[in-house]
Amino acid sequence: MSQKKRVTIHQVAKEANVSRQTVSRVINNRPDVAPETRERVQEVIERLGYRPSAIARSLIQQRSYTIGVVIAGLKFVGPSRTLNGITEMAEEMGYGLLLKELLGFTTNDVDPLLQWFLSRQVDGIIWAVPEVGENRDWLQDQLPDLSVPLIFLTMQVQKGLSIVSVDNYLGGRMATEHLIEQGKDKIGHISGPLDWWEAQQRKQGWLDALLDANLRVDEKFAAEGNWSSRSGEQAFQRLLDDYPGMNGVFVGNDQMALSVIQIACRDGIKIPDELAVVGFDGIPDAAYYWPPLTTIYQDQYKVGCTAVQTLVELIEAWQRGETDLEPKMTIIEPELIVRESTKSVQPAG
Amino acid sequence: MSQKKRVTIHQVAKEANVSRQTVSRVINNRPDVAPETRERVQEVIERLGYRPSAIARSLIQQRSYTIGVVIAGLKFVGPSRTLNGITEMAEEMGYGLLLKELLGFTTNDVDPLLQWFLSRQVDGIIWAVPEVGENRDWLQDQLPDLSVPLIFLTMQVQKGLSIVSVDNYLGGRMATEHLIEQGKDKIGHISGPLDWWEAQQRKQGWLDALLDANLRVDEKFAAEGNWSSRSGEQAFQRLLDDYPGMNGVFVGNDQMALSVIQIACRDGIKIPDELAVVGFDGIPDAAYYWPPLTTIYQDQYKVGCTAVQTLVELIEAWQRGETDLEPKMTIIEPELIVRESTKSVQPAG
DNA sequence: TTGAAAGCGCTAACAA
DNA sequence: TTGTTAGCGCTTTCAA
Repeated sequence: MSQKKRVTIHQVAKEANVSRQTVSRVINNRPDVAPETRERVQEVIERLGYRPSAIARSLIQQRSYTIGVVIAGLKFVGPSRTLNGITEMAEEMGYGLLLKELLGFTTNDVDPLLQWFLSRQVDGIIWAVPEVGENRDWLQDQLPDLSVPLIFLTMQVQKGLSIVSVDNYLGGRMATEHLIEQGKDKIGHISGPLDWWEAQQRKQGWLDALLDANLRVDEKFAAEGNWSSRSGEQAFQRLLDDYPGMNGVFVGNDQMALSVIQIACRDGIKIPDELAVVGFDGIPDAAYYWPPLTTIYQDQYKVGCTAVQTLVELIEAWQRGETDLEPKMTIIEPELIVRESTKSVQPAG
Repeated sequence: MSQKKRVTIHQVAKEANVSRQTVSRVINNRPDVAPETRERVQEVIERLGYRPSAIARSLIQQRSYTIGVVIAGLKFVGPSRTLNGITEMAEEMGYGLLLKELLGFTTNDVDPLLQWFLSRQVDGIIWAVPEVGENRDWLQDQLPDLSVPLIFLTMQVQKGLSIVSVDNYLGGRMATEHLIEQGKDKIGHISGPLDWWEAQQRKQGWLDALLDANLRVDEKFAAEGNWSSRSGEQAFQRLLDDYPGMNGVFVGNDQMALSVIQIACRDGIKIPDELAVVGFDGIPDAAYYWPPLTTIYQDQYKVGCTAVQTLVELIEAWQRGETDLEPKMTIIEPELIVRESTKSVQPAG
């Protein structure tokens, strides 16, 4: 590693006996350069190891081909898969990524963050923080004077906003209806924390499915966890006490479902005959739980990809000067994956 | 959202009746400004909503207070926890993050990546890609003319490089010795892909622990997986065939251990009495497998934190003009977490 | 304590 | 096809 001085366009120009402009034309592949000039300049560029400064370009072009990403809960599986989709699609579309992680989920103090991105000339921002509690309240104040397009992940559809979400309500319904189809009629629910929009939606789906099937519903048939396996354990214990005869349970995520299965295993509750279990998320591990877990798969990777694609469209339009952008919404449908936690394996043929 | 023009230092200066210089002094908190001037300028800054352009600053200061992060395998638990550590520590130390994800693990075509970061004036780079196969070969060519400090994660210690790694060899030994202490004497191993440095190290730890204990060792006692639960399943099947009487197994990661447990559960092999199982990684779920999984915990979050701290030290020194930096190495020790997959639960007191 | 001049590395707009 | 001029938004240097 050495402290070499940057090679600038100026040095290339001098060395090749042309103006900086001409060098600029070469590196930007403009047509209006004589072939022999181009070649000479190219040669000097190679020889000197010249690389244009993206910073200087950003300054003059007032854009950086960079997207700001705000994320939260990177230590969980979901957000990191979303980020995975974001990185891959951004790469494909020729954008770089500036990343910031929020420490909590519920902050409304987003102005410094936004300013930080803007001062770095990001062309757009992906708000990859799920809607929790009042953590969208800042929208009213801050959004109006934001000078780049913004896209939100995992939140309630809202007029004027570009959003990519999974249909959690549908997922909740699918899970519950599947249990009903298996002949279960006493179906409990372990939800995520109910200040989370996703948790609310899934629970509502469960509720409506029960109502539609004319099954008995009671607030005591639902317990609240915090997504962690540990909390799932506690919630399940409560449900076992409060809902005697429960023969099916829809659990808000796979991690909590894992501990449900564990306890059932430990206590000798037969899955799926005595108790059928459906999870949510579709993490790869779920196929290797014992018994393998039926779950609602949500494609978080796709959420990330779609966010980038959509945002880039918005950015392009914005850069073209279209100031009144039509917001774009995408709702991704989840998918039911049936495994042995709800359906006994067929006897081998 | 509106296409408002940026407020510049120039406008603030004009409005406050001072030079741009003075405004610059105010926003940088320089002492040499008269209190009343400072106040007047501050007021104008607030009123106009002026935010300095980090881009312009980076251009003139030749640094950006930004760190470039190269990562791979974001969809796996490990890398995303490392990234989590990186984001939090970077935030704390006042640095931003430019993120790139590598598609594969074994590429040596890193020049474009490096140039991309350098053209954006990153102050340093974190290479958060584990050592796999020959994917460090580029070091010889590229490293010499890199103009910023670089730190590597998860690789063999190498002269002249700054590195943060977990002691995988030690982890392998700890796992195996723990099994031996439980009275197991026929201990198999399911490794990760053996072109991974981490997988090699863990396996070597297993081997050496067996040799030290004078236990029989044979290449057939080890099977190779690819970290996925599915591959663990296959590897375990092979081991069951090839190593009759095996009563302990050290599995290269928790995901593969999960399927080992699952198959054992399914086939009626009693854990831990007939077969004791140790995993590696210490993912939170492992506590909720059935039976709960004994595992070697590696603190990937800490790896990320340490990487940032160390890199920032290097950056500071570098910026001070110290061109011959002493490389810094950190080896993090893993930790044995004992659960019921190796040790029968005590009868309740 | 303040300001003027120069310039970071590049490109847009125009002229030649 | 090429070059000149101006300037993106800021800080450094030096002089006042």
